[in-house]
Amino acid sequence: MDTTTATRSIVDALTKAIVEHRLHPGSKLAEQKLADHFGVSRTLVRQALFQLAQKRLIRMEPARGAFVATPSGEEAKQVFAVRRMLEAEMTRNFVRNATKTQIQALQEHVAQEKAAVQRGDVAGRTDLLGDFHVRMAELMGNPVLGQILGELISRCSLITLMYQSDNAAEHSAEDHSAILKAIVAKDETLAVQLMEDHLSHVEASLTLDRKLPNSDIAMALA
Amino acid sequence: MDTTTATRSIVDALTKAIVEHRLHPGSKLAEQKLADHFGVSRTLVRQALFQLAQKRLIRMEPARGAFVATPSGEEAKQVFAVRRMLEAEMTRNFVRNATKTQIQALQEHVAQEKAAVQRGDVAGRTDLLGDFHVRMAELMGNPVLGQILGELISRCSLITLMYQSDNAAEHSAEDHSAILKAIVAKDETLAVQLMEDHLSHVEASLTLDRKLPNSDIAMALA
DNA sequence: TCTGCAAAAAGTGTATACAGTTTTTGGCTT
DNA sequence: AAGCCAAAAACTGTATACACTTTTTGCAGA
Repeated sequence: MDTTTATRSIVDALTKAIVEHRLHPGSKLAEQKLADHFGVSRTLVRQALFQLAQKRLIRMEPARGAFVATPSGEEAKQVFAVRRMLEAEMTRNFVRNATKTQIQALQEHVAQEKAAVQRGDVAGRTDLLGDFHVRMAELMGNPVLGQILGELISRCSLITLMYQSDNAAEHSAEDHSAILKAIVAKDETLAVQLMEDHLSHVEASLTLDRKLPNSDIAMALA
Repeated sequence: MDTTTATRSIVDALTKAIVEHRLHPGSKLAEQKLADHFGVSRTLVRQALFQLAQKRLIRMEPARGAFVATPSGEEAKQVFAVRRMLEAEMTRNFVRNATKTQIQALQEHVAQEKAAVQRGDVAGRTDLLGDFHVRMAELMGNPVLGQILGELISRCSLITLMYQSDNAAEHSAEDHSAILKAIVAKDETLAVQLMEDHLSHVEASLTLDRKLPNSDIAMALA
């Protein structure tokens, strides 16, 4: 196993744990514990932590260690703003250029989403709902966009956990379905509008102006 | 000096060297040499290299080391596509919300650009031309956008070096000036259009379809 | 019982050591 | 002289060691 793969698998495992909410915002990520868990030295764990810090999923405090990130409401709004910029245009281009096969791929994806929602599979649902957007980016043949969007969506996963007020996110699958319908109908303006509304809707379902518990307190609860 | 700062300064120094074209695409970045140069151990250099790899300014090949990135024409087009998505919307928001002070800040920036162009300061000019876009993002109070855009612009710097066919980039300062004029006039549509044209113009001035020298050869030349 | 402080434990930050791989070197053959 | 192979050198990948910082523990005094 080459070095990139070893570090990569740690990054992936931690990303998954954070995005799936098995590691809560503010949790301490002690290097030696992670090293023991993954059966490697701290060296590789540190490499992984630095990468996660760059992706803003964790933050590192000098001499104090790594903690699962606790994005502020301010930051959350900015992330959503950037997503709207990117995804509105992405949707427009998708309507213009998507092939039948690509649309079909998205349709199957939405079907999976609905199935996950129906059987109450929260983890799977969250995963799929985010993937819808990444998938679209990838289908457009723009991996650069796909990667940026993927990172923004990971951050949204954390944000959603922290600021979620109701389970309005359950409607996302329906939103996706509506967007797709507009895409099939080649209604560019509507599809873009629905995508923007969808993102605004998700953002609005969060209480981003709630004052966060003091970081010291958050740490104490970890 | 805390650890983040040490690694950070190495990242910054290397980024600057790459963006300013003092390190050419394909160049080998040997860890020990860098370590000696910066007066630290390979540990810190490696951390820095991993961060640069994540920013796509270098690529790391297993067991072979780090090399200054050689982005493909495909990738270059994708980077420009994402920039257009982000910067069009950014410009629109800027026209709507910018304060007088912010506009003035941009005007001063453009003045600096013109000065750099006039005195033939190529390095400074390149720097400033990229900074114009980052500055705008920052002025909008969206650091998330600013960071993403900053990274895309760094990549563009590499791309420009690799695919530059003529020195059309010299007109960028004029483009910026025109955009700013539209902003001052609060002409939203025109400003957005000019920004899109500007980016398309820069992209068009590159010969992205040129077949790159084989990577093995590129390596041999390094 | 609660507070404060010092010693101990745990943890991070950097350097170094070492195993395994790749690249270079230098001579040998054709 | 050109090509090829083996030994040497250089380099990467991972683990470990150690200094220094932060956190915890445990005890003494009020």
